[in-house]
Amino acid sequence: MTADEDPREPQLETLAGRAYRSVQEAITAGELAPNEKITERGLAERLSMSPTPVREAIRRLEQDGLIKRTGPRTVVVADIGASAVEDLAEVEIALRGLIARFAARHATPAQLDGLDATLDEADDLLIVIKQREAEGRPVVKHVNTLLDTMQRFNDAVAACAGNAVLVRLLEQTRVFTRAERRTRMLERVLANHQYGLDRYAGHRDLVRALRAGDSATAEQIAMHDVRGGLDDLRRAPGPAGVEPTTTNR
Amino acid sequence: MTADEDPREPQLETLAGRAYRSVQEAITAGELAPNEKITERGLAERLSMSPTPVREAIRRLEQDGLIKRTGPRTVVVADIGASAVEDLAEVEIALRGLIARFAARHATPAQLDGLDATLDEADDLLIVIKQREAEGRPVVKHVNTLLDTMQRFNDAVAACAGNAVLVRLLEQTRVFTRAERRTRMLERVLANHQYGLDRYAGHRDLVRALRAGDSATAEQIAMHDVRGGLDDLRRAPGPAGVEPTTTNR
DNA sequence: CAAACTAGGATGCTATAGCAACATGGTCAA
DNA sequence: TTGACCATGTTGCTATAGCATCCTAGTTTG
Repeated sequence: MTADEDPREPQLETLAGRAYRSVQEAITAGELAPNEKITERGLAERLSMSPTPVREAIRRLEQDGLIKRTGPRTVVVADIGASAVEDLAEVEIALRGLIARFAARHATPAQLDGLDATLDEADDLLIVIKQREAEGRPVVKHVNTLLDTMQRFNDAVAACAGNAVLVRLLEQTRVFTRAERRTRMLERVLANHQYGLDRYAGHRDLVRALRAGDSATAEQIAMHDVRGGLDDLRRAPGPAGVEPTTTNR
Repeated sequence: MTADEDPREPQLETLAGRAYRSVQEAITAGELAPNEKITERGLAERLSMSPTPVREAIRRLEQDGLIKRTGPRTVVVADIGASAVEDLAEVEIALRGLIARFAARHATPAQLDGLDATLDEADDLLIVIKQREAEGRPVVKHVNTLLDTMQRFNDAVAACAGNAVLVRLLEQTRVFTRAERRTRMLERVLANHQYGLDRYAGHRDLVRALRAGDSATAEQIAMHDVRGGLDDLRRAPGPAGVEPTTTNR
């Protein structure tokens, strides 16, 4: 539901943007069940705003694929089947490979230095986490920060690609898996944060390949990297036991 | 005002959809120059409708990347540089390869039969074109129909992938190059329609791979196919440096 | 008892009005 | 002459109202 009070910023963001983010979060968080009917006025009431910005948010989400139209007058939450999520993982792998390939060609030295700096931050965080864990203190918050740093790294790599469309495509793909992945990755890393170290090593190699302009190697590393992470997630005991994908044919 | 001057279709399509398509076409056709300022009310006047549906169209185009915001109150046509188009071609190649890979796994026999049927149509069209050309009669219209058929084939392959997100990604990629490609491909095929025959052969191989469920081969064929087409377009003798379409700014 | 029809409520779509913030051109001061 | 400041028109954003259409439930008929 995302606390709807934001007194710090009176109007820095449009209501439509807030509605878009709220509904998107509600869907990915499962608060709005798949196939649940959605109405402009209902959401407007729920978000305490007029139907106009809600309508805009609905159309954007529809373009994202999170909302589907079953009839001329009926809009429901899209049902992203488990098989689709499985497929999306493969799409994301390929997109990240593409991004790495482009980044190897277009990255500037400053950007590459930034990547290394981000990895240094991650390195420090890992040390802190290990220390705290050795002392038996909670590490959840730091692991979350680490995940944020990893995300920043990935975003920075995407920025290196210098192709806005490519970034947008990746973003649209991630919309479907973001929430679920986040929680499951958190569990995974908490259970065995050696995982984080492995990822980290791959990232260092990636930056090295980018710096050398070796697009083929960069692509391979990125794809292997993401694939490994997604495989881990797939094998992880999901909170909601999803049945194996049953595709047609 | 706006007396219903369109009695043929009272409300078969929403005004917002029409605005979206119109503005998109205007941008890709070059009628709206890059960095040209856009206003809701201006477009509304031009399209003879209220600003509300225009606003929706603008937001969708913004999400597509065809329209960019330079300030909180300023919206301009995005400037898609030539290098970006070059990059987009590579993105499209990869996406089509992905689609073929997915299609090899998910295509149903009925869908595959449909693909063959579409290729049969293309085959007939090619025969007609050769006949007409041998007789010295114009073939532009038939070549256009052939291109439509090819597009239908590609759309059908995308449908076989059974992944709506993937289709959407490809669609969004093609938005930037659709108009230009269409005209240049038409010139190319007209200059040497043996090109069409080559493509045709590749498509048959692709369907064969799909039917065999050979995802790796399907991906290779699709990528090679698209890459070849795009390379041809790149080498096309179009007026170097200037857009082939008349810049009626 | 079931299927089809119909009336009323509900819903999305469009138009219009108003508001707050921004862009622009002109004016004034240094 | 040039720079900043300011007033006014412009523009995007939101709210509200109305309409055509669709969905749903109740009724009727075979």
